[in-house]
Amino acid sequence: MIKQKLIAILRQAVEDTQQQGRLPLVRLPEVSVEHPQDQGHGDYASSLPLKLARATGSKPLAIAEAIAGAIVPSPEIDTITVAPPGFINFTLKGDWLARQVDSILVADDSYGNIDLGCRQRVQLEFVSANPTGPLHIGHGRGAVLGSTLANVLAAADYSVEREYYVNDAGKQVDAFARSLLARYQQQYGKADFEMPADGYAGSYVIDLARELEGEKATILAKSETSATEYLRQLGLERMTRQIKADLEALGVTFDVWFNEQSLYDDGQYQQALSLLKEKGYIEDKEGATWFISTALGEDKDNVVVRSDGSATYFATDIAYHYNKFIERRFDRVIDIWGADHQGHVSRMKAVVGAFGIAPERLQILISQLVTLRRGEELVRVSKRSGDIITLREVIDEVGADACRFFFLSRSADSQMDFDLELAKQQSLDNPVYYVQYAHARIASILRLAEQREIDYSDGDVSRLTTEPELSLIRKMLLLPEVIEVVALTLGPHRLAYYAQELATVFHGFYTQCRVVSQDDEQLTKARLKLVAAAKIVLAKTLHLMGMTAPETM
RNA sequence: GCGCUUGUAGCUCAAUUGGAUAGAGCGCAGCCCUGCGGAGGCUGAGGUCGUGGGUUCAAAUCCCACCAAGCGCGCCA
Repeated sequence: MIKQKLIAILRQAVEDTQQQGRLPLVRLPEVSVEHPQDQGHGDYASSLPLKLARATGSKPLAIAEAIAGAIVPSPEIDTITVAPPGFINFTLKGDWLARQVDSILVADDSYGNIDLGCRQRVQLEFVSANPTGPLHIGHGRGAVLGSTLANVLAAADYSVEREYYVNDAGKQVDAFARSLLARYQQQYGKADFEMPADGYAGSYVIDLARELEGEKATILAKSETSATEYLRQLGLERMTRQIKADLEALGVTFDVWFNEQSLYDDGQYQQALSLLKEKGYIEDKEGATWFISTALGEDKDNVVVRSDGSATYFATDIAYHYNKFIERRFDRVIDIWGADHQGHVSRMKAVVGAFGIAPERLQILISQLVTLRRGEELVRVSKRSGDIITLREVIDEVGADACRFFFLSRSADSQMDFDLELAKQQSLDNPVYYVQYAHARIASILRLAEQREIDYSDGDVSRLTTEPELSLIRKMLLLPEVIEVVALTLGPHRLAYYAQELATVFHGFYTQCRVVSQDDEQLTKARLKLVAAAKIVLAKTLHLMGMTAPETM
């Protein structure tokens, strides 16, 4: 990555300056370069002299000049200038930029990959919706965030495992099973069978009961208890299958589907609580068992085992994270939760700390609320009360690509309106088509070249010298940096912005530069190489976002 | 009341985590098709960065207070 190279060059220059005695031997702040907003300032800039000014007591401009003077020439750098109040600006060489086209073509779909993660094992747990109902739009946001992050982390050389935690053991599942029995009875047995007060009122429960018509003989013959148990298994199985299918429709798959129940079956639940007890964080009081989170700086303690002996959701989550860190030994764990779990974040980190694991190894991403809108009409989504617009309906209506892009065009921690009208518009209003259109356009150019039997494999990229061409290359070179920043900040929305910028620069190039031309065969070949490289970068970006890169539209 | 998140152009959102004149898309006012896909390109107008203090060479970004919105503060998940 050119950015890293520049940083290394800068660091070397500072050391040389110090050794020559032209700069005091002070501890270096983190050496960094950034992209100036103003193109006139060059491709990269560093404010290092400004940061060194205080520690050294000299004028930033003088420091900048000393460092700039010590930079040894390199094939990448064209000019180095010093600008007030103390910036060092770098401009890249045009012929070096042009040569990167060949590098991208060689790298092909591995272009953009970086070695940030050093094969560290990262677990990404996301969606993990209760298998008591269909997924809604909020789950979709988590699913898209998670799967995109997984793609990016993998491209950044992390060893990634995607996991869905299936809550198949809690009270919610009981309520679901009892609701299902009620609907079943109402349908095929006693019409006046009452829905439980804490039941799931959604019509999908009725649909599910109808789907199980063939089981009538079995179910109606059972006692209420065993019928509930039977429906619990059956309902769980059906719901999980449906959730899996809905996620696949959105292009989201998992490596592991982890069952909550297994935490009990494998003894992890007991082990985790024993460990905390051993460390003095578990106490019995008021008839229940508590996790003493106040001992770790939390506002209040939390119940782990209810007075009736049953485990809370928090207790199994403790066991689950014990499993992640102690049992499976992940280097890092990233959980993606909905905004309604906000309050759970700090105590979960406290738990991890109590295990003796550095809490930073657990990162929790909160995805804020999504409100669904159809033009003016606002629709709030809630699983327990009545009918909902499911994720599946949204995917079917607007398409998986548009759905994914929409979720990715906002950062996770800002609330968003998902406007169905807008997302499905196949027009200028919809950036999805703009980006994919750029890819299809390139594909079309390459088809033309093929038709005319132009072999551009020997194209000479040094013919790429004009501003639109070099701008396109500059933008393509940003992909590794985007991957890096997304991996570091866990903010995949930057990909969506990058995709749009890349498409914009390409369209600009396209209108200014004829690619396949009769009058200059060499230039045609060079430009074919350029667009072929642009296609690789665009496709890579789309694929990281889990979207398709269409050849035609 | 306490905690977390958010507040930036008419609208929807960015801002490389403290850098130079705060940027995109849509919308608005105009302009560009005898060429590879016009689902495109170009120009312009539009900003007290919620408010008020503070920190420093430099603040949308960090600190404090306040205002507004959302979420949470269960022996629900």
